[in-house]
Amino acid sequence: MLDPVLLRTRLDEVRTRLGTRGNGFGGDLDRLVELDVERRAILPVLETARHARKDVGERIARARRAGESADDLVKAGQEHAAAIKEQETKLESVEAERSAWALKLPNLPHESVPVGSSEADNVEVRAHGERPGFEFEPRPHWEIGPALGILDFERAAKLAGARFAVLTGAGARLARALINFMLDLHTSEHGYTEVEPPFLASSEALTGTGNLPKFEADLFKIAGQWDLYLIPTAEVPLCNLHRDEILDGRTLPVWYVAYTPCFRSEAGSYGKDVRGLIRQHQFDKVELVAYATPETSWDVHEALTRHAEEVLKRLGLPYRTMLLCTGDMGFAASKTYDLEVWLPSYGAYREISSCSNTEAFQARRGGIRFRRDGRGKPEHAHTLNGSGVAVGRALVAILENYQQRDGSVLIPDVLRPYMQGREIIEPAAPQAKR
RNA sequence: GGAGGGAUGGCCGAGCGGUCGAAGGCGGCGGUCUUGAAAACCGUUAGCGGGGAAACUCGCUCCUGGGUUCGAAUCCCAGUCCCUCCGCCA
Repeated sequence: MLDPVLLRTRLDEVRTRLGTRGNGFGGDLDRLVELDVERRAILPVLETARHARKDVGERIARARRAGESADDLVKAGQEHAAAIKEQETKLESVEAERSAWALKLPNLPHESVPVGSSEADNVEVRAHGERPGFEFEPRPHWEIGPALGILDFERAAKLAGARFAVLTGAGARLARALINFMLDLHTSEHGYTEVEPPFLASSEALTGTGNLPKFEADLFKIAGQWDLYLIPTAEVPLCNLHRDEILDGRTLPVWYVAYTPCFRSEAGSYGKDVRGLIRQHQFDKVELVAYATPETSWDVHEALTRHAEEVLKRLGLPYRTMLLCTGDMGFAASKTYDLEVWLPSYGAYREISSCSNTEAFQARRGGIRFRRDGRGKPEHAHTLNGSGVAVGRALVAILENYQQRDGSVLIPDVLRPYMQGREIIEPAAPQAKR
């Protein structure tokens, strides 16, 4: 949600800055402002009427105590009550429409974000690592994995359909190794507090992060009389941890890390990344979330991005850090860095992490505030999130970047302690074939 | 799944439908006393939104949302969450 004061006082600037966003905001800004004006016109009238009612009520009480008749006063009270009802009804409908619009407005891009219309306008900030030079034709992970007997799409289809995968043996172990490696790195070296949240979230929680009301189609909703959805990312539970709370500013920033599975309907992505693990309905992710004061949030953003990068560095995966342009940013983000890992099968870098500062956008929706020095007026906190990193895509990157001519895959050094010292994944002895 | 009990300020806890935004206690803050501290005593202490330079003032807020009423912390309905017992269960 945008700052309503900004909308009131600097409408043209807001309009211009929102206009640089990709899919636009699809809302009528003028209507929103109009509704805000209407709302603020109704309020004084309503409050005056309420005051009058209260006053009459007190006089009735006094009259009754004195044993006098209060019939006239009761009559006046009835009139006030009717007037209040009328104003309340008006306010309710105006407010309903106003907040519906307000919740669909995306965040304002930060000044440092390059204006652009698509990912082609994103800016490379830095790159790290050497792309592997193969002396053979590298294969894509959807061939490497099944050949090693650690990745199975066909059996997954029996269980749940397309866009699901089964990991077995060293594959499952590798995923678990990645999760543990990332959690260990972030908790013991980067100072994050580990969280294991629910994997389902309420509509209220999803509204706080900005997934609802606009992007319901991207979510899996639980059937029946449940107001619950499968989480599309641990950002949702982590950013709602302190919803409707007032934090002590002296404790900020606070850092959380969680491993969770993530669930996405991938509506509208038919024909995109249909092969392999890149785009699945369910995938594992280690997520980083921070709560910060407005003065520190940009430093925190840089730090959080570096924390995600550190994962790729230690895994020895070549990556680059991209500053997303206005047209390619997500709904809630004010500024986003994407980390892109090199995938030989695509001959390209693919997103493996996305690190955003939403400033007060989510905090305003979710009522996340803090008090400086634990005292004074509450202010909205800033929230930040980033993948640290996507497990499925990391696994893909390892299979493809560490593949050998004979089809085996080397295990990155940092993961070996998590793989019982194992250094390489080779085809398993033939097991029960289909 | 069944049967009960509960939700009030930072915390605990009282509250006949009528100056109740709410007794009392704890905690916090200020003070008296003291060389200093403790104890004791006195005073003070909810949040949010609007108006005002300020003193101050108006509205909302006793889990949430409806309802009854001139008037609701208090009565009615629905829901949420917590607790106890029974059943089931990793």
